[in-house]
Amino acid sequence: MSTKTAILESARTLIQTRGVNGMSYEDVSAAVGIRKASIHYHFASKADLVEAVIDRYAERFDEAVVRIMASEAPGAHRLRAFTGLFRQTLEAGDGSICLCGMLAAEISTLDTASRERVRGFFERGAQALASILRTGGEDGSLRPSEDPEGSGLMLFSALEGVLLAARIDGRAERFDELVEPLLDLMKPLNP
Amino acid sequence: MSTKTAILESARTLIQTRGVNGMSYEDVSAAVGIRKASIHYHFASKADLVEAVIDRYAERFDEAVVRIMASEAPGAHRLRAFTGLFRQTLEAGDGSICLCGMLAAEISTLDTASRERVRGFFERGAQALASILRTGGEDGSLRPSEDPEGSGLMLFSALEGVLLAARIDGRAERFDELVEPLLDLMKPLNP
DNA sequence: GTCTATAATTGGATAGAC
DNA sequence: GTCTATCCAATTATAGAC
Repeated sequence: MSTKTAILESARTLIQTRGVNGMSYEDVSAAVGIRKASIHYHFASKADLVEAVIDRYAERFDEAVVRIMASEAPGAHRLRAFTGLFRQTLEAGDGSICLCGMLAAEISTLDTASRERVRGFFERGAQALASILRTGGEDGSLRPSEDPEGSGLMLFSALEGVLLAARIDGRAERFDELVEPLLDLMKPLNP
Repeated sequence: MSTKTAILESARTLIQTRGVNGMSYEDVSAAVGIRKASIHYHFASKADLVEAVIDRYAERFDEAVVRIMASEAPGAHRLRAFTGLFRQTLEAGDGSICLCGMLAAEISTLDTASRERVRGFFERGAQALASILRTGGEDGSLRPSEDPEGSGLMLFSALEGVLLAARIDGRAERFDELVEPLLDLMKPLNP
């Protein structure tokens, strides 16, 4: 793994656990095993580093979403796969939450470029969920939604919140306990 | 308003908008109109200040919850009143989210005392919602819940997430658009 | 109770050697 | 590409005058 990649990975983990304002070049350099001045060679400013971290994270998340959307599975199955993406964050066991969930909390301290990326992350996630809700309503595996767009963003936000709450206790199983009542609500009315 | 109270209020707003790690004694002193050294007279350390801010916030929130619980209104009405508590946060218009939602994101950077307070805030909120779900199921105004405890914590977490997402766009109306699909799911199946 | 002054540390960032 | 050395600003915190 290149140094640049190692910096991105360490910075990502630090932001997901402590937040942007709880992460410093010192922390990153210690994790990577270089001096903090060396980070500036790869990323001129902290804002540049944060933007690159978001891009890398969002790219991988979006790829995982595309894989879910491309499957022929029923909506209910895709919905569970989608919630699995959030669960994975907790499975790292290092106290991570979703990168963009964390950045959404700190959004007023981000520059415009990063803000726009966080906004886009929520928007794309919500749209994917809206699409899942539509197919699930059609194939009968999910409760038909009057407003899939609205429900999609609601669900995405709810998952961010559930991840936040599940981490307080730290256990990944806690996430399951919280997601189950949410998924129950999405089940078809007359199964 | 005493200086001590002014410090608590300014610190609270700053944490709700920028996070603990995005808030400094300098910021607070500028908002209050005193020198930052003076803050130390009232709160020896930043951790002390944060703890006091949480206590003040939680006390008021819990009082509002008690008022909702004491009403004779049907469950559905109480549930909407409860979501209104979250909406109020956004209505300040200064980019605030729930104090403990913000602190839950930054939880790994808090000391044990503050962490425990945040955990308790979520727990009490979840229990209140569980109680609302139970009454709503009984009075027929809400969909009966198999697991009110689990659904209570799920709902509380979801509301924290919805608040986070609604702030990205900034408008309080955005919160309504996001909460509506959530409340729809809680409606009784055969109204 | 609030001030000035200052300590001690850490933050992000740059210059220049290797 | 990474290092040492350094800068400057900001951070939390303390001492002591008023």
